[in-house]
Amino acid sequence: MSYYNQQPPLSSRSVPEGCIPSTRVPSARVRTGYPQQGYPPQYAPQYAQPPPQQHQSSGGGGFVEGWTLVLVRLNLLRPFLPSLMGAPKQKWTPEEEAALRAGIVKHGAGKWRTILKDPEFSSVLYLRSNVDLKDKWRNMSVMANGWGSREKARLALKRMQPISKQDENSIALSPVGQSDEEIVDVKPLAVSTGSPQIGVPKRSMIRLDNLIMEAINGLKEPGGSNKTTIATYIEEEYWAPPNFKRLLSAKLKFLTASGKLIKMKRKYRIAPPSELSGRRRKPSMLLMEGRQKTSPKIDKDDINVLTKSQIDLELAKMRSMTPQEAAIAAAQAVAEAEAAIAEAEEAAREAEAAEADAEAAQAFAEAAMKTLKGRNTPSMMRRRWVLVFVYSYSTYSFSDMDEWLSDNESLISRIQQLERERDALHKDIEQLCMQQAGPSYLSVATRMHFQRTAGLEQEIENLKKQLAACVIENSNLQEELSEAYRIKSQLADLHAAEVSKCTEAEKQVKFFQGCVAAAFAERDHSIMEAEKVKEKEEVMSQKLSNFQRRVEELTYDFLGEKKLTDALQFDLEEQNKQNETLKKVINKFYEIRQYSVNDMSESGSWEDKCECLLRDSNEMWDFNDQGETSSSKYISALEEEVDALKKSMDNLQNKLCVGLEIENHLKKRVYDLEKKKTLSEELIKKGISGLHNYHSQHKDNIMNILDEGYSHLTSIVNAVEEKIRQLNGSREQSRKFPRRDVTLDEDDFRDVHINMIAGSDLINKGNGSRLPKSMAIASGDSSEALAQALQEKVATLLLLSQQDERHLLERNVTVSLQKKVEELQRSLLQVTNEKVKSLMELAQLKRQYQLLQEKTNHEITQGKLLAEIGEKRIVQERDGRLRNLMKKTYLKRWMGTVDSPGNEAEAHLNYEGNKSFSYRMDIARMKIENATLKESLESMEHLTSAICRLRLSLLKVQESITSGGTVTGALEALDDIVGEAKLMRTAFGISLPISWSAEADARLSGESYDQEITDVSRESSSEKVDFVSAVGFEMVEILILAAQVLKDQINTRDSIDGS
DNA sequence: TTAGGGTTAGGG
DNA sequence: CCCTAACCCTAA
Repeated sequence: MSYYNQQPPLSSRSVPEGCIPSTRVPSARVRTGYPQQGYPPQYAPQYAQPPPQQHQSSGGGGFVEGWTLVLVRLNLLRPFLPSLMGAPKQKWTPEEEAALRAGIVKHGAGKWRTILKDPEFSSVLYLRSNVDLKDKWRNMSVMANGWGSREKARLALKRMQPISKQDENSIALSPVGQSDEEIVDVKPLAVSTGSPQIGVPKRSMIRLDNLIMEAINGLKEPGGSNKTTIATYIEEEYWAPPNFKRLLSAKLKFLTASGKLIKMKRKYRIAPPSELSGRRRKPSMLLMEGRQKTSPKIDKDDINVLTKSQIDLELAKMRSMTPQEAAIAAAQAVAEAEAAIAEAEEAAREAEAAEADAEAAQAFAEAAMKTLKGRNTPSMMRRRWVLVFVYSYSTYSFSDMDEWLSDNESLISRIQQLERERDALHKDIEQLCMQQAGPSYLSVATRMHFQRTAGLEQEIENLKKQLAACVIENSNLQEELSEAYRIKSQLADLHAAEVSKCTEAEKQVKFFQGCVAAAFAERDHSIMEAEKVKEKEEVMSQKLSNFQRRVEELTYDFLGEKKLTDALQFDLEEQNKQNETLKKVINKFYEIRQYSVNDMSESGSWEDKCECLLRDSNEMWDFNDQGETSSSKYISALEEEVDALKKSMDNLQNKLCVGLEIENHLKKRVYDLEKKKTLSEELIKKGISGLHNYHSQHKDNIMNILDEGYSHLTSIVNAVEEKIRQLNGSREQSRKFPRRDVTLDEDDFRDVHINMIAGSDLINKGNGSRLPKSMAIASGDSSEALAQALQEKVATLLLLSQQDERHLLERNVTVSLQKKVEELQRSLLQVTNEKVKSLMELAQLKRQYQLLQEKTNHEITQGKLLAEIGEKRIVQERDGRLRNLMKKTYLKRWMGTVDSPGNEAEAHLNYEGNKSFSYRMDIARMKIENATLKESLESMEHLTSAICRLRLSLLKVQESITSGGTVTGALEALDDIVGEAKLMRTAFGISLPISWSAEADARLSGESYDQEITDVSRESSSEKVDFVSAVGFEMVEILILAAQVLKDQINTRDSIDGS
């Protein structure tokens, strides 16, 4: 507030009230074409120095250009600017710059990508790349540090120029311009040291400097600290304004330029103080020493250097100086003044910067005002944000304004000082000129002096103008400040309200937090309870399941009990029924008893009746005879049946024995057949080997014969050739034909030979047909020896062929024999299989018979026990049924031949057992056996009849002999006997040697084997013939012999009688 | 992706 | 012609 109060006197020439700061913005925009960008108008006059090159262009086309750029910015003109090389320059709008600043404040310089991606700024900076941001910031920082590139360029240029100039002009006059070489060198140092500390309490600057130093010292980074790090450090330590970065960068630039800091690769570090002070003091010290002895006060930094006494002192010195020295000193003083003016410029620039900040603050204040005006709108959040932002910014602007005010004050004081100095200088120079200089020099000096004073006056005027503008601005700013204060108070109210609301909200939040905590606790509690309930539920469910199981078991038991009770009830009913029947029976018995006893007295009670019946003796209950006889009859019938069954069993056993015998016989036959097979195989092998030998022998013979024939033929040919040679002279022409014939014969022979080797039946025929021809042809001319040899050869060939044929036949025989052996083996296998089957059947029959026996026994016992009359009838009925069944079956015929009991047993078995197919087959086989037995019996009968006839004939012979009948009759009888005996013998030979079973087997196996069997039997007759049959056979033969002997005797007797 | 240097359109 | 500011290129 103090600054606010101080300002009004200075702003006496202020602009009218209506000209609010915002109105100046368009003016700037008009001037530069880029709103809020250009330098303030006060800046331009300051640069009245040689190459001002300031933006003084008329603002005529600025609007058009701005509009086109806006259109370009809006991407509307892009389609119409395709032919531009590279990207057309898109000027940065103030909005973009503001966004960039805000982004840098938010994220820091260098985080261009993050700034660009930040949704807060991307809406504004969507046309820019991160590189664009970087470049823009670079430009902005270059601009903001006060020492623009232009300044640098100018300095560089000036540095280059003066050196050459100095070389040219040794005289250090150069009075025209203020661009003295030495001045240039000295000025920054003097200014930097002197001006800020001459009576100008630049608190903020000092503070910022101190802060920067403190930051660099605190960071202690080797090689210096980065700007961003310094900024972050200061921001962390202290409160930083939004455009703090900008200020900091400007300050850093300034410090580096002044030499307090050294910039190394974008890093700042504190310059060594010795060098700084040395560099700073050296020129002045040297100067002073060069001129005078001592002037220690000049070295003072903190106090005003140029006080009145000092000036006087200097003037005194000057008086003692030579004109050249005086001139130099004057020039130096002028330079100092220049430096002071430059410092004033610097201060003015600072003030401008402050003004720019103030403008920005004003803009924000406007925005805040707008928002405050529209605060009735219910957007609390926006209001709050604006509030916070404006609050911070306004505070900063106030502090900045403070700085600005101090600058302004110093500026005024400096101007006054400069004016005084100028006056003093003026007087001094005049005096000097008057005293010491000649007229020529005086004129020059005065001219120079006047020029200098004029320049100084001009500068002072400029400064005054600037001051006036500053004052005007100051007034404006004060107004703004008052506005801002008002806003601030309003904002403070709002803030207080917000704070209160916040506190309320916090309270509410705390309350809610408490509520939430309670709710959480309740929830946990409920969860615990729920878990407990769940556990209980589980337990209950388990119990429930147990109960259910129990209930099921109980129901099951109940059902069982119910069934039992039902059964018991049923039994009870039955018992009751039985009881009733028993009662009835007892009643009946009692009645019968009473009847039999003839005791008509009736004892009434039931127990009495029972007692009576029990007391009765056994004799009382003997049944009459009729009943006894019937039962005995039944028993006897059963016994008879048992006997019959026994008989059938015996029969079956006999059959079994027979079957066993048959089996043995078959085994023997199998053995014999195997033996015969081995024998025949051996025989066949022997025959084959013999045939092989024979064949080889014959082959050798044939080969020998062929060799002989060949040699013979060669000899004959030789002889023929010799004969031909002998007859060569006489019969040449006629000799050709036989020769041809001979060759032909040879060919034929070769053919024949080849054919013989081929070995076939056709050879014989071919030979037979061809040989005579060749013989006939050959015999025409050649010798007879040839023919003979040929004939011999043919004969041998024939023999050979015959032998071959025989060999082949033998082979065929062996093959047939092998086949027969195989067939025999097959038959044997079949026979053994059938035997096994028959044995199995026998076993089955045995078992069934046993079963039958048991059943019969059971029946008998049953019959005995029950002793019922109806039983017999039932058995009879069963027998009848059995017979019917047997009649139905095809076994009837077979049954007829077999004995009746066995048949019955068989039928019974058949009835009892299942009517299986195998059983039927067995029965069929039995039938066949029976048929064979029948046949054997018939043959036996035939034999017996033959024996009877033989006996009759024998008796006849005996009668004829004893009776002394005719010899012829006896002979006839003997002939009969012999015939009969022969018949017998044949019969024996046919029938007896082969047993009936073997015959049956042979017939079963098939007719094809009959021949072999007969052969086998014929071969092995001595071994195979039955004992009885062999005896019979021998007896018959003896009989025949006897009969023949008798015949011979009779014949001899007749012949003797006859002779 | 950024920092730094260089280039160039555009304006004075 | 010079300067500024935007743009471009390249190394790290």
